[in-house]
Amino acid sequence: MSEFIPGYNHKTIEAKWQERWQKHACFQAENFSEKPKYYALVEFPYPSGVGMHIGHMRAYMSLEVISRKRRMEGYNVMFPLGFDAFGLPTENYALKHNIHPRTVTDDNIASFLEHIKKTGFSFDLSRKVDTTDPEYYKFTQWIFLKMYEHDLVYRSKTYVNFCPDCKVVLSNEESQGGSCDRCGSDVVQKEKDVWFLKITAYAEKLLEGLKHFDSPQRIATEQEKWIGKSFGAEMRFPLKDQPDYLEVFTTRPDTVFGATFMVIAPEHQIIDRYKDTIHNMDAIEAYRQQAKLKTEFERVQLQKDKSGVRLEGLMAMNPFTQRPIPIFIADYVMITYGTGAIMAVPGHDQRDYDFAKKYDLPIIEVIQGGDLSQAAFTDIEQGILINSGFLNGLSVKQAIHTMIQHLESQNLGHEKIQYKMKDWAFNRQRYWGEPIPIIYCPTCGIQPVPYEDLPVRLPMVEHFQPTESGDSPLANIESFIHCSCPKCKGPARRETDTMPQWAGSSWYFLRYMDPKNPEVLASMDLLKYWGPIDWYNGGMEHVTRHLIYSRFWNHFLHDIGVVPFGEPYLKRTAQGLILGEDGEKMSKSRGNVVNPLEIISEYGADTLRAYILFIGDYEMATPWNENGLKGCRRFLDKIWRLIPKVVDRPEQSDAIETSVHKTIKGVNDDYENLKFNTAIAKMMTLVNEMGQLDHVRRHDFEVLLKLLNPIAPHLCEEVWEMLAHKTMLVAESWPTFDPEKLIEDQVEIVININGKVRDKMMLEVDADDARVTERALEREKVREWIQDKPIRKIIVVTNKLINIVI
RNA sequence: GCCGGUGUGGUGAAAUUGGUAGACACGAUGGACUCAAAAUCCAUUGCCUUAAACAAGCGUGUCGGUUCGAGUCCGACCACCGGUACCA
Repeated sequence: MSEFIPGYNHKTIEAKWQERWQKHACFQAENFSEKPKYYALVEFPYPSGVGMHIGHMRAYMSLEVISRKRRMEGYNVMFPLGFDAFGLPTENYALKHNIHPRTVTDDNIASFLEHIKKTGFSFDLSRKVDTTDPEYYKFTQWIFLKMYEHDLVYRSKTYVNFCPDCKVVLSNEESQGGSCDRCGSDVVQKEKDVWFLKITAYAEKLLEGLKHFDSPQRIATEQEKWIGKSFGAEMRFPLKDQPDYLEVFTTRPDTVFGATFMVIAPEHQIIDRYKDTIHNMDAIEAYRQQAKLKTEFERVQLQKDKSGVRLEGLMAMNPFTQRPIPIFIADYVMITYGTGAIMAVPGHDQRDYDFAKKYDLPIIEVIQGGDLSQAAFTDIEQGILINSGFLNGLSVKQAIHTMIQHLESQNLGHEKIQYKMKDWAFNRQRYWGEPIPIIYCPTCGIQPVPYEDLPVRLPMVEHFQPTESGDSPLANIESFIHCSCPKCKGPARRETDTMPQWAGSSWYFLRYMDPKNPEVLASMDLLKYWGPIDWYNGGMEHVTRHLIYSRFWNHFLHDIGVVPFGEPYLKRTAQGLILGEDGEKMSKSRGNVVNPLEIISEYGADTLRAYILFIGDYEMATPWNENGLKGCRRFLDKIWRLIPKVVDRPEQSDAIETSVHKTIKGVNDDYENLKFNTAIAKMMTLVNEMGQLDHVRRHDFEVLLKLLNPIAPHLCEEVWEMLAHKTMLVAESWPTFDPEKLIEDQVEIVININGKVRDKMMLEVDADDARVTERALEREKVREWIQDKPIRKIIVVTNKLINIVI
């Protein structure tokens, strides 16, 4: 790795300009400037121990280029960075090495900042935020309390992964394959009280907002699918011989005449309600126990193999056929979706069909068009209702509509819009997170912490090991737990759970606009000036979680009048992964990780920045290849070697004038469209052309420096200074092109014969069809091909080609 | 299974609305410079036939279609990557 590379000295040049930019605060955004504002945002990092990796650099480089370009275009640019520093890896590292997470976090942030500087990023670090700073999480807690005040927070029971041996709650990641990460014993589902944020109340707003969201289709589609809106009906099925009913959600109310049984989730309450009526409770309980033990992993494996148990002694009535139908419990019905109960229509739902075949239940055809001896017929675009009373003869869509009207008029049910998105389980049994600002009083019950008592500080203690009971480590800290009730002033206990990793990142982009404000999360004036975010870039992996969560919080803050805009992001893009040289995802365990600091030391930051952009399509995954790096370094060295050729005299300028203007246009457009790889290729071409000349006109060379500056700013500043400029390149304006200069006077016309290239000729620009034809037919090669065959057709594309069909 | 994406030289990859496939770069080969090497510069570099081409043929995952003309559009399929998971 210590190969000697001649050319410019990147070490001295890069350090020099990094110092100078810092000294002159070149990248500080100015509040209320006269210039138009531009807010470019990248996802803030989790400051892990290894510091910045190649993936971070790629994620930041797009808007780094755009920010530097925007500044030259005359915008007041805010391009901030901060740290999302709460989280499990830090806590685990701290436990293992017996260092406090605060110390670990501070160290990691310091080294990350050092890496940022060494790569020459133009972040405004005077605005940096740290989610673990009490002055920051004070407002994270404040937002939680506001949501509590507006009934968007509730407490409810849910099932969590639990290891009975370790007595600890596990995350999905810690219980993969159904066994505990620590001891290997089987994980069970345990019911637990959980704080929920009612994000489903914002489902419609989040969906609606996507319409005004500038992003590649894949990003909007993923969010749409995550929200998972479906349209249907809720309807009631009476129980036989009981004054009671089962309510189901269905997207196919039209098929109700074909409902021959019902299935409810194992957890459904009706089972306990009728435990004296049901006479096979032993079998039911056994199945419920078994379902509880089933992990996510097993459920996936057993997907096709449906099992269930019939409730003996309890039947439902199909309200339309008036026939009694059996009720089953089966784990293919989820308690968390819809009503936890379904009407099973085996003729027109594949899962119900499989279940009916297994348990030998009747299958009734109510929509004509399929072959029910083979599979359920589920096509909603075609098929006519049969065996369905008043629906007979209707199409599926008509029948759905008619049925819903009927249900509502007869008071049997109603239209229902259902979402797949679930409310957000908002607590974790962990130390290194924001304490949830709630107090339990033995007399007054659950009490929110008064706003003026915020922040509820995380106690800085030495021991924060997880507890045996599965409670948060905070439950062991006496000084934290005990407090007084805000209402009756009597002794009370604090909530000991903390917020999830996603909390602090759900509003950080607002804090950048006013990072030091002690009173409010950000002042209205500054929010109005800077917001919303003009361009947000980040990873695809955050599109469904972080993006949805943060949009939810922002909409809420907008609704309560704290933030002046509903949708926080005007535009969102996502970078592709950089894979290891072996084409696999970079990871420590695979040993294919590339360390940016080593590359910077050997080749320089500018080379690394250029290569990260040149490596391939920015939005797609691509493998790392160290050889490509050398090409980028050679490109920068070539520019360095051009310096002696630079002259003030204008002769020679005509030779590459068109190229210069074309390059300005091409590079400009490519930057805006994230096509950095082709932008660099265009500049390489221009540099190669300049290399052919004896002299390079100063103006042309300076255009090149400006275009390249967003990518290789250190080198460009240095060369700019060598050209006897007193001001910095960061303060220069972005080059423009003259559309007239793009036009060449001669173009190459391709001559096709029967669609195959047979000849080429140079011709003046915009020659008309007749002239192109005439000149083409004069050509010897063309005549040889045609000989005496008749010409059937001639197609001319101006300035491009002529196709002669014979 | 479903949804999304991708498939182009030895390699990373380019290619406005269908209009010269392989830009740019890496690597490789030959040459110049050098005592030599590195660096730099020049030339060649999709495959095949050929002594060589100024020549012909083939070529963008597979098969078929539309068109004067298809990497690009349409239909069927295959492979890989990512997301998701019994959502009624």
